[in-house]
Amino acid sequence: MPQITLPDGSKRDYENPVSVAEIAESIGPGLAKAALAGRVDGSLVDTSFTIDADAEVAIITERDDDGLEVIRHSCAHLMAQAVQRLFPKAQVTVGPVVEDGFFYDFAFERPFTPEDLQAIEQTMRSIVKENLQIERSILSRKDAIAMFKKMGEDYKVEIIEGIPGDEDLSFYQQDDFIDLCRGPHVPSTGKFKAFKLTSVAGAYWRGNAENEMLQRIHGTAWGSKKDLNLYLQRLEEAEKRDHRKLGKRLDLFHFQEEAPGMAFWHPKGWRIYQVVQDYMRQVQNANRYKEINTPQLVDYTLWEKSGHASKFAEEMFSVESDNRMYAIKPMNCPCHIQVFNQGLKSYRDLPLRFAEFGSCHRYEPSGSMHGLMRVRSFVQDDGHIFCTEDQIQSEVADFMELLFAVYRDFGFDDVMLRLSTRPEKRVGADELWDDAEQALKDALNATSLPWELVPGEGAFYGPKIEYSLKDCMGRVQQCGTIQVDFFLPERLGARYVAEDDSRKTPVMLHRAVLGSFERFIGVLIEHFGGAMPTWLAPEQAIILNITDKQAEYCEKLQESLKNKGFRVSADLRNEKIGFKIREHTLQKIPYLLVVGDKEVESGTVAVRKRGGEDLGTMTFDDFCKHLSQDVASFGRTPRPQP
RNA sequence: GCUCGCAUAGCUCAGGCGGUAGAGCGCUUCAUUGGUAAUGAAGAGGUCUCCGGUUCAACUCCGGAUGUGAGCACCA
Repeated sequence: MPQITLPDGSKRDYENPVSVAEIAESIGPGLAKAALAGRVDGSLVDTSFTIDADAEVAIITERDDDGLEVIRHSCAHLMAQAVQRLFPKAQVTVGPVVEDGFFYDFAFERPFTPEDLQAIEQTMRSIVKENLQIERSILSRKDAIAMFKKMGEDYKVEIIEGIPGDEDLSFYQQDDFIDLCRGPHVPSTGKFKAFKLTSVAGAYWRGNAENEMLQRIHGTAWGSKKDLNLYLQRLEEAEKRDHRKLGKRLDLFHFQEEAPGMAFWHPKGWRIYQVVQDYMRQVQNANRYKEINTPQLVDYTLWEKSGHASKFAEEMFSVESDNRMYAIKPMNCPCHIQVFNQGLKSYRDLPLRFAEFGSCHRYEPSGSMHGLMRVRSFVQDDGHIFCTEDQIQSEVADFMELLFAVYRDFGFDDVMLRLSTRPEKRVGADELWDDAEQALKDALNATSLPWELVPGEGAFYGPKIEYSLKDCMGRVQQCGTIQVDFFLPERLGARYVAEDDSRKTPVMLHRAVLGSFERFIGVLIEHFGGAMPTWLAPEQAIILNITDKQAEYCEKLQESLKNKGFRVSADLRNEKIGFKIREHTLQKIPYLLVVGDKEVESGTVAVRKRGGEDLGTMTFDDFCKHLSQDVASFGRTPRPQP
């Protein structure tokens, strides 16, 4: 006689054990139809799940986040079924839910083509029409292995053999298609309303590049056609903000074959770069960093000493000259230690904070490059703090404060924190790792912000915290980092004189706020959709004359604004004002200053913002004040219209 | 690096069962001096990424290289 408590607190009594579907039915036929799964005492189950004791039950529909997960997971099965109908020789492997959709990996004798994708989608639709029941069953490991062996599903056999323990396994079957799965799943294939296959690409079996390559088909699935369309619109919006497209359209930078993965910065892009760099320089100075600069080419033996050559030889560019091998520096830290090593350092010198806008080159794998986001030539806002073990925690805390302030100035309020701990391949004793990891954990806990632990993802010389920004599209962009390093200073002979006159090795903290300027500017372009806040905009205002008559006045205004330190240009071409407005609006210049006879006469400008907002006519001085205030607010104001 | 696509004018893209190409925008010139998202006309502009092969003939078909896109792997 189970008593069921529903989410609204109401209770229902049933005579006999009752399934989730029956509960939904007893509440109403609409809900029964919409029911995709249930939540019984907090855990997700199929609608066929039978409840024989008192329980809290919620009916999951497409409107729940969990419902969407179930739809996507089931949709992966639906796709796998369609693939096997069309291509019986295709083997199924794994098909999980991912953000906004799902994928399924297949092993097949030939690659799937875009036409295949269409056919698969078509078949999926007809399976939906067939409205097949999806049924859960339990099999012993032995029987399951035997079944998949008989079906020729070698990967499934491998998966099951890899599952520890001896417990029974659950399976889901729709018609002749059966898959190993924890579930839950929707009750029948008629429940899918909106899905679309989006891409096919290679993916290694079990994510290991040593293994064979499977074919991964990605799809997206939603509770309604409307949601699907919203998602597709979101994709379009992201495409419009793509920094590679905007970089071209706004004339910021370009790439070409002769220098793969290395940006050619155009005047306007370089303007942004310079502003960002000047800003960081000022922040670093204010935070007691000492800026230095170190060589691009450094003898290969230094990289052998530092340990980088043995791990990253393939990813380093090198140059031979005069019978000597040099590496083009892939990072700055060994060079910073060389600067530290000049002259005898005392504990009184610590913490010693070096900063460098260090130009680095790395031979990134060709397939990993992506516009400005992943390049072979980049500049980091790099810094290394030499300190004692006692100073680690306060240095990390100070750094985090600096980092959050910088991110706020750039308009990012949502920062995600991750702690990566010791990897398998590493140097140094475990006790040192214990201390380093603990120091970072303490610093993280001191922030009261949530953070995520990523075991095994640390650098080979120490654990690290990574700081990721959430951009306006909700995408996560890793930028900042701080890494504790007990080993490199030791390897490269860094020493200081301690209070007791002994020689000690300093701890080194590697840290960057923006990461690489290239990447960070890519992130900024996409975050703002090219409409940079005024302090970052390559051109902050442009003066437009109505006719030739005002040209001289416009030039005077331009000169005057330039003298005040603003980035201003004038468009005095013989074009109609509407044409000029359109052109510079599309170039996303924050302020358009229109000057006709009226303005010349009264010493004013008519101000229009790039979003179309008309600020009206104001005196030149008032406009200067307005512009100054806008610049001084950095990116902390509401985000400008793209 | 791996799998599968893609590469045509400065840009965005059409195109052709193999007979050396076209649009819009931009650019140049001329006319127009016009008040808040495109004034009109004329003109110039291409080794169809590169290297091989097949063919009487290749931008088109085949092979390779390079770059690039999606995904995977990698990311000090």
